[in-house]
Amino acid sequence: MKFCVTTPIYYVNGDPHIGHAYASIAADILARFKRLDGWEVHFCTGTDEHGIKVARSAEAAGMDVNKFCDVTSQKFRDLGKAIKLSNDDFIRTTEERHIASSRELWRRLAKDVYKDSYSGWYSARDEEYVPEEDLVDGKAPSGAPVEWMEEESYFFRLSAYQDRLLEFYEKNPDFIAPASRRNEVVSFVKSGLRDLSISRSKFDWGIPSPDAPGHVMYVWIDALANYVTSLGFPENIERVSEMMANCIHVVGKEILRFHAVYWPAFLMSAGLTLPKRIFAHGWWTSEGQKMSKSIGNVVDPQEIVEKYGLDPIRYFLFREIRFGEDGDFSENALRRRISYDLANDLGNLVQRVLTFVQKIGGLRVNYDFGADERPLFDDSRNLVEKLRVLMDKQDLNGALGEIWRLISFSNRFVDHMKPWELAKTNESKLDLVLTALCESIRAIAFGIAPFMPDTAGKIFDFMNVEGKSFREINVNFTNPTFKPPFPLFPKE
RNA sequence: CGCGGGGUAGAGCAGUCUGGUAGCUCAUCAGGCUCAUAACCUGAAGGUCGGAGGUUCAAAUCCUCCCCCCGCAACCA
Repeated sequence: MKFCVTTPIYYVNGDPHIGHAYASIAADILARFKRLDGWEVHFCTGTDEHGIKVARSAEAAGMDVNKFCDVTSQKFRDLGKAIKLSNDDFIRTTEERHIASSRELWRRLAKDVYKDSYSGWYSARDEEYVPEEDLVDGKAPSGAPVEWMEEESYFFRLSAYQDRLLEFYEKNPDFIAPASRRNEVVSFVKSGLRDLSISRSKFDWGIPSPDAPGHVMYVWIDALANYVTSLGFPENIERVSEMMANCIHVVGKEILRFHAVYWPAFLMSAGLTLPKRIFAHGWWTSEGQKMSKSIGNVVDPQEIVEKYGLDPIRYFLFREIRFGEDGDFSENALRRRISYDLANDLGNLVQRVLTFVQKIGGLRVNYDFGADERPLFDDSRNLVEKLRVLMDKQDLNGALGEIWRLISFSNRFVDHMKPWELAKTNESKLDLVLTALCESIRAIAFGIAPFMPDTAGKIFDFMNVEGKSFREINVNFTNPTFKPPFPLFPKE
């Protein structure tokens, strides 16, 4: 039972923002869920460091390019710490292992690679080709003059993979998610694929293409290869195959095409196993507007985590919208979620039940459930199975909805059973009710653990539960000693 | 006529295939209850279902036309 999940490797050209944190946390949640469910997991993230833009940024900053990459890559590593990523690997495309892996991948593409020339409108000032339709009055969008250029380039025979790709999408309808994105990709491929220029000779900040002096690899070959590098390519092919077969690439919608079209074609050509799914997530606006530096509404993940705490942010990002769609990040909405969902529903449930257990001197376990307690107990024990189905579809929003159904049911159960009255009138009934509630709280803690590891940890600690595996849910409590709880999401 | 998705209560969405009193979650208001960071129960307010026409006893749902929004449209990480 092997499972692999990846984030995009982040381009070191800019600083981390909430979008990076979002993709990373999504992958982290999937990874943590699978680990709790007993799978061997490989969760990888990292930074993409080659390409003309990085070289130029380094120059603009007056820094050596290697040094520049060290500094910016570290920012993403720091972000990972701040949002408690449980990644097993952090890859940098400038690492030796990756350079070797990319070059080997290139060699394996050989039968589909040929040398030709690439031509187009080139802006010397911007150092890039400008697509014909982007020209403004015969100039680059930046206003720079363009000239018709031709340069030698290696090409990948992408056109040869059109039918194979379409057949693959047909046979694997869930390869691209969400479904709306799949349609975009399929219609893109159907419209006809052109061969892909995969080398550059105008700059040298890249991985040298094997057997092609003066050429470095097109950054996307280099970047995509990170996924197999991290799994041990080319030395450990067996592991690469096993992991890729059950691998989810979490990507932003803006880079879906590279992952859903080019990457499978490269893998087919190289004779490697294709990933199980490409999941394209949506984008966040901020307070109803597109995030932009000039408006000043770019959400800095570390700042917002410091202000509201990590778990509330991790919760909000996946509760507020369906994973795969766009959403709006607003502090009002965030505060509402914290107050209503976290403090009032979850926090209060744990508090009212565990405080009560303390008050009567500890839980006296009784599992002889009757018709009153049975439904709650069954829902608690069945929660993980329901979550499994949803998590396999990366329906993170649905999973949280399912957990909150159990929270809400538990709160209703307390209100109906009135344990404070049972304490005076019917102690054995009270024991049944509290046992059922402790069962549900434990199940809820496991359910939220992938999303809010710290909060789950606190509940596990209150209840002296290890919290390492979903299997613990199926073990009956045996007159446990609990610790006095404290509010999980205190209000001012 | 490039391809695709969508316009339903303050917000987010379901319902459209297989016509029949317009629904869910959250938010709002009133009353009840109170073990708790409170929750729960009961009731209420709020929509000409993008627009116009048509079919039908009956249309959010079928047909026609129109308006608006949003993706994708290749070497951009």
